[in-house]
Amino acid sequence: MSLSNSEEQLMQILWKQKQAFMKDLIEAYPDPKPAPTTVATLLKRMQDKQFVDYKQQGRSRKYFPLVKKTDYFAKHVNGLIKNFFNDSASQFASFFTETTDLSKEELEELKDLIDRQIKNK
Amino acid sequence: MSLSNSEEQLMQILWKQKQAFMKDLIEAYPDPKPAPTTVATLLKRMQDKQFVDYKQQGRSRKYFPLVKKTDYFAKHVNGLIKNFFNDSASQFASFFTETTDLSKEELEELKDLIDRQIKNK
DNA sequence: GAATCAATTCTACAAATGTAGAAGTAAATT
DNA sequence: AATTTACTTCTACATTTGTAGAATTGATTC
Repeated sequence: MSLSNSEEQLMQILWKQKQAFMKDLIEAYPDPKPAPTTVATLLKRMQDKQFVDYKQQGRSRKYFPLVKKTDYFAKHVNGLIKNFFNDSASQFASFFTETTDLSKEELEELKDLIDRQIKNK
Repeated sequence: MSLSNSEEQLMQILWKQKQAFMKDLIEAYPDPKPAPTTVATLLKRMQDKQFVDYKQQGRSRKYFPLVKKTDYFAKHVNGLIKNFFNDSASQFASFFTETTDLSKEELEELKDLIDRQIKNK
């Protein structure tokens, strides 16, 4: 089960805050902010999908993510790779470097990073 | 307007075939294949969204993509980058190389590719 | 030319998603 | 204690998505 768009948006906020009460979440929305009930519905659905949980903190709930942003993200990227590049990550990688336009510096940085990875193998 | 999941699946088939009649599309589906009417509905919705068009070819229609797979894909990736990495492609890149596991060969290949890109700047 | 085939259009309907009102509860404030 | 605040639950409803039957049409085969 994966997150819908508006759930994902909320998840972004939660990831950023690490943990938050309703109020904090709503505040973090850009205007026009959704109704509290809307956020509540989303949170409940996200609980059902096992993406968030909460701890009762006094009278209200402190919500927190159950999945790490990077894990969630990795799954996404892998999905994309599977879909668009017949499961070839390297094909994806080359596509990526060609398409997104990185500056020379960024490319150098990336190269170093890859170098380090190579040495790690 | 973007494609829904099942629309995207169909789009994948169409991209692969470059152009196709209903029959070809349905054949390309893994079992259980959808009803022709299902595919027809999807195709019409995709037309509305301007992702496909067709040429009347004799009695039936030859469908073809209006958007290139790479363009579509680039938009996706950029969306992801925006969402997950505050718009920093390089941050994404380093995340990517760390997370997806490329073989040593693939990494070497990628490095060369980046090298060529650097020389191009 | 009757029956079949391939494709299309129209219509429909269940499930998922986006959004929020109404009503309830518990704590904080006046 | 009455009111307000913060939050939650229940319910609801419009829109989008996934899926496909019924009916129609034009071409094809028997």
